[in-house]
Amino acid sequence: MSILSQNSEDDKEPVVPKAVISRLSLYLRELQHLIRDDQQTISSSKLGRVLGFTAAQVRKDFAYFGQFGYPGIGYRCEELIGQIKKILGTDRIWPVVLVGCGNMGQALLGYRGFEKQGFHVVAAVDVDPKVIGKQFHGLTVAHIDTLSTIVIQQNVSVAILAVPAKAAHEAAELIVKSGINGILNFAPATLNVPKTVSTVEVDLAMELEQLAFSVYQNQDDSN
Amino acid sequence: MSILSQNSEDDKEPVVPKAVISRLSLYLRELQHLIRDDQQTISSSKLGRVLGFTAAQVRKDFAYFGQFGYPGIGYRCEELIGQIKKILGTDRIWPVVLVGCGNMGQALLGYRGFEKQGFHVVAAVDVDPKVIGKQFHGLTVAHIDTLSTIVIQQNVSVAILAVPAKAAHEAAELIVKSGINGILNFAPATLNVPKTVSTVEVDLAMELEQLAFSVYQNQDDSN
DNA sequence: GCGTGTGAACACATTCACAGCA
DNA sequence: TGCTGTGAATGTGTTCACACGC
Repeated sequence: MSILSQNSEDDKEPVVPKAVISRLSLYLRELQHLIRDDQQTISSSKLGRVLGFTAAQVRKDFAYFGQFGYPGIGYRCEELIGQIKKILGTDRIWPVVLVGCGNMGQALLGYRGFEKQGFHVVAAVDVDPKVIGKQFHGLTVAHIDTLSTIVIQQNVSVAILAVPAKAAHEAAELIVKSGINGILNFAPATLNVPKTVSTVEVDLAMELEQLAFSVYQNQDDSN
Repeated sequence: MSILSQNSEDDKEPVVPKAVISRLSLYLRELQHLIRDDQQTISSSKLGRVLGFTAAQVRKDFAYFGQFGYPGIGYRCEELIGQIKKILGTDRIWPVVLVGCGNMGQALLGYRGFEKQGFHVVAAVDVDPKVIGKQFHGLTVAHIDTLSTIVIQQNVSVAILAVPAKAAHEAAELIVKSGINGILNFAPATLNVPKTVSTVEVDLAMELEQLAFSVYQNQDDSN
């Protein structure tokens, strides 16, 4: 049964706002930094201050999933990290396949941050004969036709899509057919995939636009 | 005066939800695709269907900024693109500086998508002597100490930060000192910058976590 | 008929304020 | 005293439903 609001007739579980889930990732990241600084516990107010949220919000966010805090003390970092990972489903390794090994794809292969959070890029595929067979950061690029085989053999459920916009729809279709059910989409195009497949969009130009707007507004604000 | 809710005592302008702004970028992208397919006009319902929003939401989003539609016809794509760019502030070229020319930074230098949306990367800086002086995609990497000069000479107001997490705070401080007022942050760390500086976070591992959760939930849903 | 613009109704998310525990 | 967990109140965002224009 889903944790998120589904209005499934008789679902009386507490409904978790979608925004809570993205904050969980943020809390997790911050807690991992705290642990590295040998901080054993943290209060909702301190954690909130660092991230720019209210203490009440921090407490409520965690309360959706159980009682993790200790009155008078706060939250134990190690314990909370474990709980958040369990909630997100990242308390295990997720095998990931990269689709598209151009400029961006190659950089993603070299990005160490994925592994740290429990994602393991097990294969990379492309259509371009110029990159197929080449090796990047220890992975040899395979032809996209081998995707289904890779997915089955390595039990992959998530793909990173890093192809040009023009190729995005076709690539997404192949990904869906291969049996994958999650796509992290770097291509600047809206994918049309079945409901059974989740997607998360990362459009770098869009992010810059949001920043531009924000800067633009800030300037106006200084009346 | 800001378009966004600021509760400035006597501000009686319509208050624009923050979420509207991110949808504007999405609309813009889609409209640009429509133009490429020679589509002159589009209705709120069709535009909504493609992007997964209701028709009412699409109409309301635009209505915050004026009356752009034509009853019985819909919205004229070209015209709407112009309006959205004006709202976002991307109806002009934004000079951008890249801070951090490692794996990720180099890929961002090669990313053509920025230019298409009105962003021009005019300079790249780093601290590592191994990359300083090298040329990537037509730009020679300069020392980060030259940042202030670059910012002033090229009138830069936005930086892309692509350094390792450990270096993020220090780099952010230098960026702020240089007079920049917007940071697109790829480093997996929460920046602590003055209110006058806007930031947008893109944490690739966090995005994958969100996807993992979503996939994980979807599986549960198929009771 | 088709399609926009918009007040009113509704749904969702955040903050307040306080009881209770260490 | 310090801090959590939580119902109630508030605030924000989305959808409905319909008047009006082409």
